[in-house]
Amino acid sequence: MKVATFNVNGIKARLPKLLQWLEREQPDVACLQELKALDGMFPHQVLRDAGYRSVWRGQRSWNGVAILARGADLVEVRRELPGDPSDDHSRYLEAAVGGVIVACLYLPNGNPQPGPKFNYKLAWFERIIEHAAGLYGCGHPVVMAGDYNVVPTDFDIYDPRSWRKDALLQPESRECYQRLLGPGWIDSIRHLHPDVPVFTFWDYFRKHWERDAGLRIDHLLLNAPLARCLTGAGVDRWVRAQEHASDHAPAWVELDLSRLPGKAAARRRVP
DNA sequence: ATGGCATATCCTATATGA
Repeated sequence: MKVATFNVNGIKARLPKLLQWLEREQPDVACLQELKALDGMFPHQVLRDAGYRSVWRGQRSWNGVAILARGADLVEVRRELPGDPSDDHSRYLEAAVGGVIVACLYLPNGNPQPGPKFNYKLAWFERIIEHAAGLYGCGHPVVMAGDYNVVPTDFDIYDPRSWRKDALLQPESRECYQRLLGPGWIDSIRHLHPDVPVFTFWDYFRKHWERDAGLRIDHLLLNAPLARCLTGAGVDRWVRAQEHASDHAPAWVELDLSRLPGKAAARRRVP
């Protein structure tokens, strides 16, 4: 099973490129962020014609997340992150696909910092830390994928100097990300590629793509059952190289689900 | 401190992103 995450920066503006990527890379599951569209504008029929079922939660102008599944049923588990009923941002979706729990998240950017937006980011982080701790040991294979808006270490950016005051590099943001990983979540791309720079985002400004001046902010985290299945991880950089591209490129993992605990183990857990 | 670019909407202007 190939699971990908892609911040599309506008589903309407990006639809042709999204379809092209789906056709070429054939991910089994795709988590999308920054739809920037109302629910009614989500192109679910076009995606269905391309072979993908969808669950989505849109919002006018900003945010918005979706999970696509190729040729498989998709069961929505939840469409909001617990912990703050007053939070009306569309930033979280959770669904079950082929026995795997897929969480799709769009963590707040947090700029400028300090300020209310950064406080919202940290508060959102506390909520996902709490929820992810429960997901980690829930007994099912879980992948938590999305735009985390955190550069985990200085190795995950081309040059941290001009970004020191940015919310994505703040010690508080990084400390939250480490606490999120705490229960044992595997940061797939860094786990398989510990020694090479990997980027998933390149600013539109100042020829960042042309200079490969990128950041690694889109992550796919795996709990223990899925960590044993991890056989590959990478970034579809060709998507970012195109005209009219999102500022993010899709990141993905390849999972060999035959390595999941067998039915004997499952039977033992069920009375 | 600002701006560079892209996308959105209350679109000849403004908010947001990272």
